[in-house]
Amino acid sequence: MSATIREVAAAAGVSTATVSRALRGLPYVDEVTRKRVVETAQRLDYVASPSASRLASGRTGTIAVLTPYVARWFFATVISGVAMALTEGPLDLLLVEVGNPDRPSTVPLEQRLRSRADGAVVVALPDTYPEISQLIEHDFPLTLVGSLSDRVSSVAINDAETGRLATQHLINLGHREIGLISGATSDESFTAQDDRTNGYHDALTRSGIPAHPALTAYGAFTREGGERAMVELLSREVQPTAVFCLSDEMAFGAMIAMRRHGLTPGIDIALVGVDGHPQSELANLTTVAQPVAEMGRLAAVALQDRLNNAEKYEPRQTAMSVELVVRSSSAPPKGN
Amino acid sequence: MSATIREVAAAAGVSTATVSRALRGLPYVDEVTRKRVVETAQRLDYVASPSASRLASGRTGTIAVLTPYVARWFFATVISGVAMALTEGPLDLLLVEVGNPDRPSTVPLEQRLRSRADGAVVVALPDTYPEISQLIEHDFPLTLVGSLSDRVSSVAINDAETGRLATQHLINLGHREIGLISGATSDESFTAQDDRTNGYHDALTRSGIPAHPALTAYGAFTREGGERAMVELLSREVQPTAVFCLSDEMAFGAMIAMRRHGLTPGIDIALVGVDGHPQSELANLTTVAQPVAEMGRLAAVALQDRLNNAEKYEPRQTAMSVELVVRSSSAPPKGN
DNA sequence: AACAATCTAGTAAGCGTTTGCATGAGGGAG
DNA sequence: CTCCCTCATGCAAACGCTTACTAGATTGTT
Repeated sequence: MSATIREVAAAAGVSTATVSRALRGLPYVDEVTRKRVVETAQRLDYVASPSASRLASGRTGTIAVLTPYVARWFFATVISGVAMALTEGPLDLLLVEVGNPDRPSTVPLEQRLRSRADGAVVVALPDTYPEISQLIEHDFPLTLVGSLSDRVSSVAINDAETGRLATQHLINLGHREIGLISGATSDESFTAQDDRTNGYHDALTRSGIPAHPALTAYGAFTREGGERAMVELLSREVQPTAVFCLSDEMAFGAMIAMRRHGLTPGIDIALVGVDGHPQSELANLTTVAQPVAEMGRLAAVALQDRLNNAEKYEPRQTAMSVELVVRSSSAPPKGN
Repeated sequence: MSATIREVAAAAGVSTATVSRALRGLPYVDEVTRKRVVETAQRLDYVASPSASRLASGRTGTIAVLTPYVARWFFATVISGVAMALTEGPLDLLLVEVGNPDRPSTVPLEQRLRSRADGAVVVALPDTYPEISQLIEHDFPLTLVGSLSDRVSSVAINDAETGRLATQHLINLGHREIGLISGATSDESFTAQDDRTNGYHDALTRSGIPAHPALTAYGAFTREGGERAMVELLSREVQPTAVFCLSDEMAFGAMIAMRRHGLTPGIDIALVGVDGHPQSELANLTTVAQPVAEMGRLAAVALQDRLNNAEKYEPRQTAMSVELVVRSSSAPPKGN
């Protein structure tokens, strides 16, 4: 099919070594020679075989994105951010599903990555997640997005602050019975959950509002989960006048549940979510928005940085700032 | 780092050739020997180097997903379907953005793929799209999802039928002034658009309803596009009592525009979308749902099929059936 | 003018597999 | 007992690059 480096070398009247150097822009190649080589390569439609150069150089020219899901908004958006950062370079993007409870993988992650990628961007998994932790110990270049780490570079929002912000907003509106809709009871594979919850409690405490356990309900971090959790909440003795949902998608589910019960968000119960999901506008959902795509992009940039600097590299935490977007799903409690 | 095949061979007391055969399950290896080799490999934590085997075998063990966008729901969902099909095998998934008007790529697609992937699943691009067409001509194994083709295998819904179905639904409700919200005026890189539009016209014709050009508005195939188009529509002389939006996301945009004008979907103007977007439930949007993830999965399976059968392979078109999901965004016109 | 430093380019040894070919060992058929 | 065929394995040549290392040619220094 494609021409080989030897043919280019022959056609250009140089050695393969020179072709290799010329085409990769390495020094010690006369500009005249380089030009001739480049032209010859172009004429022969030559492109270096990735497999061959990978084998010879030991570098794969690939970065992996490790993510539990690919279709959910947050994850898909991070991935697109990473893709954005890579379009400018020559790096390939390998997509790997990791940590999806519904689809456990048989092959150890490290094997799936070894000699397949030079590094990886990890989405929403903490550095304590077993397979991730293992990679870090083996010094596999990693960057996290969605959770912070002091072992590798990471970019995320301040989740505790986010929880505080959302809750404080509800408190400011005059709410006292503020519920919480969270993911699984305690999911170690997604720390944002605990942090946001802490922020919630923190805000309550600061305002001297006792946290009522009956105001917290757990579901999955999905629309369905939020729906179930809200149904649960509505069946309890104590009723919240406002609910903080740990993600917009869960808030959407909560909205569906409310509607089924004849309740209106912002009138019967105030709702706040987290994410800045594109649909939050149509749903009139108040949300704490985070710059998701940008976070993915930054993580990819940080990873490339790490790959280029090799030695003198320091893990860096990047905290993105969030923005409370107020919409009609959050309003003062009925009485007021 | 990892052990090499030579070390395994030495440790197991066989040649590298035997190790290679044994580990890949090839015939002509004694079961006893195979077992010994497998155990040795496991003990040494050996995994064949992808670069090396790719170079030697000429196969990359990778399939690419060619998509204009990665974060938009439809695309992300197709990708996850492909990923689903691949988790069972040893294939890698290479993500490549192609045909995104906002991010033109400098490197010719063929070069980006050559010796990088054994085949590709193309999302929502027709076989007439220049770069895709070129790949087909070069016999690069391809499978399309979202548009049909007789040159390569493809899986898609019947878009004309979809347009007809949606429009007929509105007609059945008693509407006569049925508007259309479409993407760009004529986007050759997304045939579904034209087909759905044809279905729309077809349904009108069959019912003897004259198609009024002033009832059609163009935007992008996005929420913002739908919003703009609806604003446009509302500013026209002739007003529709119902509007068929070529995608759910555009319908969401239309809803936002309507709300801003104090109009309610299903009451002032009926709305129907296409996709079965997860948010359509919350938005109460009537939609023609398509099994997107499944389509991605099938396309991946078809591609693997093609890769395994090499020779005797016939392009196959798979038409998925759609389902009209009626919600409150579509109701009879006011008068009735 | 002699010598060191810097460029430029070539030689060839890998990189770690896969695979065509050769070889030898069994085993059933004649 | 041969002869052939099948099975099991080894040998060694690719696969198409990258990259020490080497060496000659320039250029600069003193």
